[in-house]
Amino acid sequence: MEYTRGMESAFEIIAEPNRRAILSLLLSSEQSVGEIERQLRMPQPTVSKHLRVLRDAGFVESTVDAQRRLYRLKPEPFREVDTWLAQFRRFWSAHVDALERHLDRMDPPTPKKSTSSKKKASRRG
Amino acid sequence: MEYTRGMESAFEIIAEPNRRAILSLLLSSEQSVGEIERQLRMPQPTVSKHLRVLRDAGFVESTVDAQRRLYRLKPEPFREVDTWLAQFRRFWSAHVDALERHLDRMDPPTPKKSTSSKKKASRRG
DNA sequence: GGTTAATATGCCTTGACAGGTATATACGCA
DNA sequence: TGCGTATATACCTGTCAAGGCATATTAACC
Repeated sequence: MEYTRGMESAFEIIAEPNRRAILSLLLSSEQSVGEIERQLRMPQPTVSKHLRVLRDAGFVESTVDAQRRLYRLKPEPFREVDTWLAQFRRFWSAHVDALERHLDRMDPPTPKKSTSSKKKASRRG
Repeated sequence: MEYTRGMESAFEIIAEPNRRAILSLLLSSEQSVGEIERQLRMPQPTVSKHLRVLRDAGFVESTVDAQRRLYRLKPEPFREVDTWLAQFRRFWSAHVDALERHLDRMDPPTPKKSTSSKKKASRRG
């Protein structure tokens, strides 16, 4: 066994693109190492190593199925990230509003003379 | 001038703890380099370098105030992170529910032989 | 123009991490 | 027991980023 790595923050874990890919893949359902390997076209040791990191960080857990190991997501670390992100949400939604007001002012109201009624709804869907 | 770094993903940017600290600090209001330096007790070049990375990644912008530069947050990259995280939100809130049901089942109904009535309400309430 | 304050940048060193390849371990089965 | 499959781990190596320190830049003010 190795010496235990120092509890890396969830942020460092998801900084790695391949790990994000693995996590997204596990979103559909639990997967074996081999399935991940094939779908993401990564060498098997690479997959195993990333899974190890993900497991140590609590992003995934595994169960044994014969020679296979099935990996599935665990929610906690995602919440940690989300919690941090939450502080900024207030800030950036304020900016969305400002942007929308700005766009509304810019908005070409279908080339007619009518400055037309306040378009309010249905920006971006 | 240096050669431009290759557009690192927002995830790599926020992987660095000092950068997260700077971002959180800027949440209250815009700050000069010196103010950040003092509040976070970092050497000035360290602060400047992190701010450079943050600016290149679009997390902050700056304006000039005499010899000072005032840095403030920009929302876009946060949304990028949030968008990625969103896929998992459905998943982890499902788990909150599952956990709660689980705990309800586990709940020691005050040690009696009775398998006793299903306690339902007031978990974490 | 010289001096001081505020900030940016360059250079260097160091450590961490990801990938590659080989190998070990564990399981199932004949 | 021996073999094939599935997965984990060890070792090596290249790369890259962060920090320390010195220095360049820019502005204000005398």
